[in-house]
Amino acid sequence: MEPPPPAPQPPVDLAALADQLRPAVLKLSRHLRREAQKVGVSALDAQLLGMIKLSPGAGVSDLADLEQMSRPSMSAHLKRLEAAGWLTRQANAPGGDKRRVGLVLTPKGAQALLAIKRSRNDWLAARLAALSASELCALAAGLAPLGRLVEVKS
Amino acid sequence: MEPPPPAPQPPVDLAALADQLRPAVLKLSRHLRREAQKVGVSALDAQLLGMIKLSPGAGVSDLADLEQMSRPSMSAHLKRLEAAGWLTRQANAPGGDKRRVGLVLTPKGAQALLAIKRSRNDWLAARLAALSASELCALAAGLAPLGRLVEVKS
DNA sequence: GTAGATAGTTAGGCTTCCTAATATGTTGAA
DNA sequence: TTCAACATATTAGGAAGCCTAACTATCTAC
Repeated sequence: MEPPPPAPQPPVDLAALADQLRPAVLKLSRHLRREAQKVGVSALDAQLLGMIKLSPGAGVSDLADLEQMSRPSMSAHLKRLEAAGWLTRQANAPGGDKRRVGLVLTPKGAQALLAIKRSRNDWLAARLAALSASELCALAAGLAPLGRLVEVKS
Repeated sequence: MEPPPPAPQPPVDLAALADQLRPAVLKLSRHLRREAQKVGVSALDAQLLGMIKLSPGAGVSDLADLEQMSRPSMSAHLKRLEAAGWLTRQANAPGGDKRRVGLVLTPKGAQALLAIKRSRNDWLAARLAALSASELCALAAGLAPLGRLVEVKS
């Protein structure tokens, strides 16, 4: 008879959580951008290369959706990566859609990706190394829900 | 005699953790920026107002350090907030340093801050509301170490 | 075929952030 | 006291990243 209680637990103050999460994320992303600039390759670039490596032939829209970014923005990033010689636009697959571009890594791009990953002694990893094991566990555990926050809605 | 082992636990793959954290943070900050633009007040603005409210008389450098941002960047933000009529530069305190500016909220600024906080039914809180209680707990627990990542070194 | 959806690009603009240089004020040591 | 070194803040100029609107080319369905 009684309606289900809104939440079994005291419902965790969402606003407070948001107010803690927001500044941390903003500061962290500032740092990431700054560090990336020193290195010359942005975190996004590395990620895009990785994504293309994993699913070669992906299109601009696919990547834009995955990264939750506008198509023009993604297009510009890819243009830059192509100009760097790190990826190419594949001729359309047989029976293919002539509108689509099939993005694939060049050997140079694959090499660049490896180099980036190898030099992942970067700022973030260094900062992580300063945390205790239990802190790292907590962080790792919190990562899944964090990921869900930015999940693509199906 | 034996040297202390590098880590009692298998040392949590820092690189893997970083590779998970980075994209989540980047995506989230993109979302935050996009949403903030719709509303017209950036998350940083709100935060600055809050910081000034808590410690009136703070200087540009203080805030820049807290937010871990260059002084010119902070200066520009504050200029914008001042132009909006949300804060003023106090005349120097008695016996004060004439270089420093003492930042204080105007009544209008305090009001704006309240309005912003009240309308914290924003995107992030909404997204958080979609998580389960246990996910929220995990997220909340992970927040402390996340904060430590961007902590100011003393 | 032709209307509408889809893939991608171009054009133009905004925000946020940075470094380098400058103006002004403070302090300490010769 | 006077001047060099330092600190605070701003101005100037520029780069990165993102967006919307508008356009081209292609595809699908009627």
